[in-house]
Amino acid sequence: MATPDRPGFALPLLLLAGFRTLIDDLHAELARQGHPELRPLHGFVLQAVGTAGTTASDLGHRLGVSKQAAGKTVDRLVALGYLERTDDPRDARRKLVRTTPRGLDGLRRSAVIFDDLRDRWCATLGADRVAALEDDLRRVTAADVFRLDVPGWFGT
Amino acid sequence: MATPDRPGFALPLLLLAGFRTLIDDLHAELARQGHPELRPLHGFVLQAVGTAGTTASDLGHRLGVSKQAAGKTVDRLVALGYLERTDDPRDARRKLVRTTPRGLDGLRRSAVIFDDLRDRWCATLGADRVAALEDDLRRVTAADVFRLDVPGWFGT
DNA sequence: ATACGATAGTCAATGTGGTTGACCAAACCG
DNA sequence: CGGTTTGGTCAACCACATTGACTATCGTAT
Repeated sequence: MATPDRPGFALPLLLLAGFRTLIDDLHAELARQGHPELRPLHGFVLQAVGTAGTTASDLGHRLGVSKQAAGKTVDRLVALGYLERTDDPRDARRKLVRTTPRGLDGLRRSAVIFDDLRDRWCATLGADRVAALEDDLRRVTAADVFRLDVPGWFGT
Repeated sequence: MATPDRPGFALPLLLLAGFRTLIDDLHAELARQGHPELRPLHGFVLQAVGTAGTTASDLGHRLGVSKQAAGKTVDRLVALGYLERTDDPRDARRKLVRTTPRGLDGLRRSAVIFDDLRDRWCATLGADRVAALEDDLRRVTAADVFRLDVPGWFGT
């Protein structure tokens, strides 16, 4: 039986209420620092490629999407100058995907910006809210998210 | 100055590593119970509409997207029988969006499925991991997510 | 009363990110 | 050698989002 394109592994996320605005701020600052083309997903992709390089299929596995989707995203990042493709001398089927110097620059700037914004974000979060995280995790329902009048649904 | 379509409010999410697989399981079960068309986003939308009803513009504000995007999503859910549109007798510009009985059925089934899966998911999470959430929140970096070799980026 | 500005909804064009299915070439293995 | 995986790509399609332009309606201040 042929191996399916998609693994039983989902992209690891750690998003809290309000986290998305933090990420929006990060990309606004990133655009100011010379990376206006870098979109949210691209961070995951550059990170998943890493400095060691990888292939489109493996990238798909790491990100939990099909190899075709990974290939198209690599196409875009190659066009933007963040990734590059080279042939694998040991396997003519494979094409190695590597981060370019521009890609590394984007990663490093993101790191600095993220650290700064995260600190400010945590400061505004409130210690009691953070302490309540464990309970939230076990009891999250729609009422915790939207506080509306239909009980129990968590949207997804 | 005209009010822009998009507010400074982002869709509230509470997603942890692995949470997406939980949501996938929820929709698989939902499909088995007669709602195969219901997609992840639709849960948020039905929840945001609630039993009181709303309008496309307000829905966009609640979900943090443009009124056009909200309108198109409502179109799809109307076509699927989960929402319905009626005229507002007090304002000829507005069209009230309300949840249909089928929509409510989907919400209620989702609630039951979610509660069951959440319990099972929490059981497999490990108490120590849950207890470490507060620290994770303050120290999350790329290394916590991908554990690769480029420091500090959190993908988004 | 009217004229203006804000609001509600829609249409069109476009971009991004994802899917399936089909296909080919290279590699692996009995 | 021959059959089966595997890696990559192409094509068609779908879901969800954007911006810009446009119409109709409402509210309000002159």
